[in-house]
Amino acid sequence: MNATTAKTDPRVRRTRRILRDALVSLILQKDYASISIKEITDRADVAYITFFRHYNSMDELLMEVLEDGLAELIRHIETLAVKSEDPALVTEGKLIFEHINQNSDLFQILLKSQSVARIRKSVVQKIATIYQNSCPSLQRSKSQIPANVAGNHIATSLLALIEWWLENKMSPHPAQMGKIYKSLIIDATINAVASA
Amino acid sequence: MNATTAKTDPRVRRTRRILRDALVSLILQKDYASISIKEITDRADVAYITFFRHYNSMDELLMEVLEDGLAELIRHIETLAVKSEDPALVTEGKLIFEHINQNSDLFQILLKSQSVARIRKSVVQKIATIYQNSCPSLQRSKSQIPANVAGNHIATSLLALIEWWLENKMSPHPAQMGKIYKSLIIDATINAVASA
DNA sequence: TTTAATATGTTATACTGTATAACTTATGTT
DNA sequence: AACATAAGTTATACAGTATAACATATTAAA
Repeated sequence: MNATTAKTDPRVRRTRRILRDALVSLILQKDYASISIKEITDRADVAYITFFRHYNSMDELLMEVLEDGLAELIRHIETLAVKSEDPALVTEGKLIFEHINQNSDLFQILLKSQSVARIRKSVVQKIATIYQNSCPSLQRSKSQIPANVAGNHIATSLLALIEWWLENKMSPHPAQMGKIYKSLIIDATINAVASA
Repeated sequence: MNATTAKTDPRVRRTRRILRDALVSLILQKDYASISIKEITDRADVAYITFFRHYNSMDELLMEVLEDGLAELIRHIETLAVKSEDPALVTEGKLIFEHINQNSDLFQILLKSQSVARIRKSVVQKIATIYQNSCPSLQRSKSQIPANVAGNHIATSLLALIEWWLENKMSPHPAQMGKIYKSLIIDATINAVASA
């Protein structure tokens, strides 16, 4: 039995789940930096020491929360990156924003709360690599703009756009955001790489 | 005598200066989150309590360090935003990157170290407002892309480009970065607003 | 269903970092 | 030289992290 097939003790699963839930609910209420481990264990209604039997730090717990939830976003982006030149992109781009809409708690945690710069950075890196590899229009070696700069530009711009959208209470509809995403980020970057 | 004309005690000026210097040198060496006030006062060679006679928190000290140094960047950007459609922008865009090159310590602190999300956000807001107001091409009301989204896009993209450049050891020369800045960020955004 | 293994709870303790108070010494201003 | 104020010294309170030892509860296996 390896780690993936071994059935973990139901007590362990339960404890880890309620610790994750407690952290999420706290982050949505107050600033991440002001949260203490005791606060988490109090809300989860477990003993203080139990936290350390599962995680070495709050960051480790936060990482677990985010990595689970971001896997799906990455899959959406992979699909979109491949067909970045397809005109049908507009209607599909809204899928990203619909997904964010349905998981806004998670993205508020990633983008709103401070002290997650490290995690955010790894997300940027992942998205940038996806675009750099699966979007041939970014790889024109004659361009003044290197492919990795273009990939980084797309990734950071997308996260910034998501951040702006969340702060704006997700006000333009996902469909409209999909259009903005396509014209302001994807088309604009491809054109810039092609003409510079 | 008001606060601006009153001569502050030279002892106060000296203490605040060496505390700022100590924090800067520490941030460049290690992660901001792992720095303690005692470490700062030790390096500055002042008594622990002296810190609290000048600042209420490390964040307050960091803020002072950053706000001083960022004022000049903002001035550069204001100049550039006005002439954003001028073809001469290319040669002038490099001024931003030359300035960053000469003050790279400061920008590494702003962009590399975690826990300064709040400050970074206010910088983004300031830059976005500058572009939104002094760049008429972003204000076409018929466009699918609102002017504040375009301004935010330019501001966040510029900071992300600076961040990438610092991580890349400032490798393309400022002149080349000025060109990338113009084509990938300014021209691309203006075109997107115009055509969408 | 009894047994063994393991997860969790309780209590105590060491340690680090923040923050302030009281008092003394040093420095700048008049 | 006298006064005001900044900075140093020492002591203390407090919050949060982290671990240890032991008791209790829950799960899995016989």
